Amino acid sequence: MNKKIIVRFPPSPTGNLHIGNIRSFLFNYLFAKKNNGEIYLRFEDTDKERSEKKYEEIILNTLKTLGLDFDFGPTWQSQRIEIYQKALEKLIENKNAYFAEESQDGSGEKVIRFKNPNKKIKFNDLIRGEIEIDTSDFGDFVIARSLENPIYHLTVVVDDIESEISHIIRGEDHITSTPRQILLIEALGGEIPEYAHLPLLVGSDGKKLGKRHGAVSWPEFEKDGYLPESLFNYLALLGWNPGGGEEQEFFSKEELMEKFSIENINKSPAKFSYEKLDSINKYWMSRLSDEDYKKNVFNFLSEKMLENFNSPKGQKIISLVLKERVSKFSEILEMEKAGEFDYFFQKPNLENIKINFKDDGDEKTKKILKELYEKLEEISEENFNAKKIKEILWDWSGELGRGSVLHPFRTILSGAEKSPDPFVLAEILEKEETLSRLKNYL
RNA sequence: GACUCCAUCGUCUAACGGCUAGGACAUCAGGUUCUCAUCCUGGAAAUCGGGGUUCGAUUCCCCGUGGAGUCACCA
Repeated sequence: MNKKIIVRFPPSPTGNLHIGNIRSFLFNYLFAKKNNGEIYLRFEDTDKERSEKKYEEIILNTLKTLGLDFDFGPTWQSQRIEIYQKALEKLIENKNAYFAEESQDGSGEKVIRFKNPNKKIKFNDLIRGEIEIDTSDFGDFVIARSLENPIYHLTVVVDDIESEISHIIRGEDHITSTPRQILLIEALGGEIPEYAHLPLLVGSDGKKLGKRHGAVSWPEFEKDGYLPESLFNYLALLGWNPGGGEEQEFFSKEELMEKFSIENINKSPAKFSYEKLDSINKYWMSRLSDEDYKKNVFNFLSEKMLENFNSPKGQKIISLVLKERVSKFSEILEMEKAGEFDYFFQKPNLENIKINFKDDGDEKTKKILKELYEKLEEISEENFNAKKIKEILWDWSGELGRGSVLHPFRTILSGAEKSPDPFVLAEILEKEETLSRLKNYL
């Protein structure tokens, strides 16, 4: 087994890649990287009706932004018609295929059918073990509409043989078509590769993932603010685990490349769930550098808010508020829309808002605020941070009843029922603005 | 319907045939806390059913049940 490992990823450009496809690519990719192999991209565009150039762009783009590179390709099956034609001629000459009844398309041409030897095909699946299927169930299946118009089973097999694919790693939905392809490989005198059929990715209804299951293609995940590393981490865990009782949950792409093995892929379909993805995404977001985090935040803010955020204050909001709250970047736009950033940039409107804590009277509150103001005033501008402010106010507010101090403090700064604690708010607003907001209520 | 694949907490999963079936997400309770979020502690929660094999089955075999996939001149 010192044959070079070569795997392939063969999308048909009839739509964008969905996460099932991406996971297939990922597994092929990881397997290739782990074993010093190569991965090959080819477009299966023999269906002229449905294939479109623009989808090729989109697919290529998706792979690029995800950082999933390939070693050779892409190639296009539509450009290799003569090669398939030769294969067809060879099959016909060897009586492995024949012209059959007229085509349905009204062209008057005859379709080409494979002469099925009607035998049982047994193959070893790296994930499932031995699988045996009686190919006589398929009959003499069609392999081309005409000599110039080959279809799937033929083109796949010809290409896989020619590019010396060693391992075919694909979805479980291809199990039943494997024996047909083996029949063709045998007829063409090719070498039979290893097969590994991945468990399917299913939606919450347990059915094969499709458009009806919500966000399924990368641009949608990107729009929701998920990171590529989160998607990889999550997708890899859907059907694979490091084995050996290891309980690691977070894997970088590099770690996956190192630890991946086909033996640890399991057989049953996995349901896609956003909850776990979110938690993984939050983790990878937290590992982002300030600069990268900021870049992402800026992609999601409205233009107006963007101006506000492009400041030291914005940076503070990111590190003090966003990082502990947000598990995908799109939530930032939601926060903006809900007005959760407004009070950082303009004084809140406190009409009709109760500043006093619970049953506290105006007198008491006013007195507290006055004292609070004085204490804050004594802190130097350089030291005006959450930690220091908390330190100075903590014991004092404890004596008075913390709510009596912190509630009015926080409410005056934010005008909001829910917000980060007043210490953080004060740090973000800085000394001058904090005092200025308090001043109105003394 | 035929053929094929699959079956552990709600979800993703771990467990050379051998401790009270482990972890993560979600959930619930408590703690920290003026609120929200974070954080900490704890709880509930699973081997589809029936037969074998075995001293011993989550694990191996058979049957059943359930779910899924494929049955195109799509890929």
